[in-house]
Amino acid sequence: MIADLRSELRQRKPFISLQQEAHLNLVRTCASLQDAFEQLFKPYGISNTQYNVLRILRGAESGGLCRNELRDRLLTRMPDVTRLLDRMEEVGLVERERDTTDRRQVSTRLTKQGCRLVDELDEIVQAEHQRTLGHLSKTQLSSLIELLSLAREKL
Amino acid sequence: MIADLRSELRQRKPFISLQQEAHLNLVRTCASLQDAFEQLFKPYGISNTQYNVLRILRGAESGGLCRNELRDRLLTRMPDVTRLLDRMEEVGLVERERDTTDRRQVSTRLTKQGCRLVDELDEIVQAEHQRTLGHLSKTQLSSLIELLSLAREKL
DNA sequence: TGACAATAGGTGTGATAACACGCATTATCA
DNA sequence: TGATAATGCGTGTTATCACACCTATTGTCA
Repeated sequence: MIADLRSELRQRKPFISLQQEAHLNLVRTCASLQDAFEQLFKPYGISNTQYNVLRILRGAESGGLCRNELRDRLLTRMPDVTRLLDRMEEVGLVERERDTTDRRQVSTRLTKQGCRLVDELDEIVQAEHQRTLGHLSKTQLSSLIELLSLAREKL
Repeated sequence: MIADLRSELRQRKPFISLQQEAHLNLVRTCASLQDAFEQLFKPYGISNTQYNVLRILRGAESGGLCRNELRDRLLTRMPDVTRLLDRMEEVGLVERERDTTDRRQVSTRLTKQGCRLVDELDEIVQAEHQRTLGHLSKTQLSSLIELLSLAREKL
């Protein structure tokens, strides 16, 4: 039997709608997942968002991405990417260089150290994915992905 | 056709696993949903977390909840409930009173104003639930809820 | 009962997020 | 080509979060 959210949160009243129940389940699940990965990344001194940046920059190659392009590719809205990158630059994970053709743009790319870190984390991250969601079958995961994509349609 | 996350984020490489794809879909969907409600609550001067507190306190009745009980019922981990409640007290949404039997405890309950606000928001919140997730069928919503509950089993 | 641990809550402080605004560079078009 | 708008990024400031530590009260058990 699967524990439902209402008892998990000791909530007396039922949810006001199925949409609300889905919404709250989503928020709760996401928060727990993010917490798990936050703990995972803590020994490496990075946050979930910073790992996300590392992952995106590694996938981009091609001499890095400019701030706005990076911002648009982030999973979560992040209005202050500048100082997020400032902090990552300070600890040597990324480096920035002003574009020569359009001097407004500053392209950010991984340093060797940043590259090494994100590569090193691959195994650990995948193990955590396995630990947190590995008990779901392929069918269930695919179904979840499809429903979530569908849910985002009006967002 | 449903747009998948990879193209949504202009990601070149495929996901490293189905678990990761599900995880990232979850985070993305949740962030978008939370953003929508953040905008919704902004005119009323409260955050998602504060609305969550209002909702919980209304559901609790019985003279309020103490800080730790409230913390445990929150959807998301929140290490500093004290000052969250400080802020809500300052604008008159909640009030606190030290318990007479166990003087360590401080029970928090809604003020009339807080009560009025959360009641007033019901309609607006439900409309937003409808707008954001109303295009999913009952079967799809139930299926999503079930999969999310299942996903939380190892968290 | 008295020492000690456990519990509930608050506080100090630094890190991060959010928002508005400002500066430099480039694009647009009369 | 020159005025104006648009774009890309940075900065100042306030609010909020996160963590460690502190105080007061209660529970436990020799």
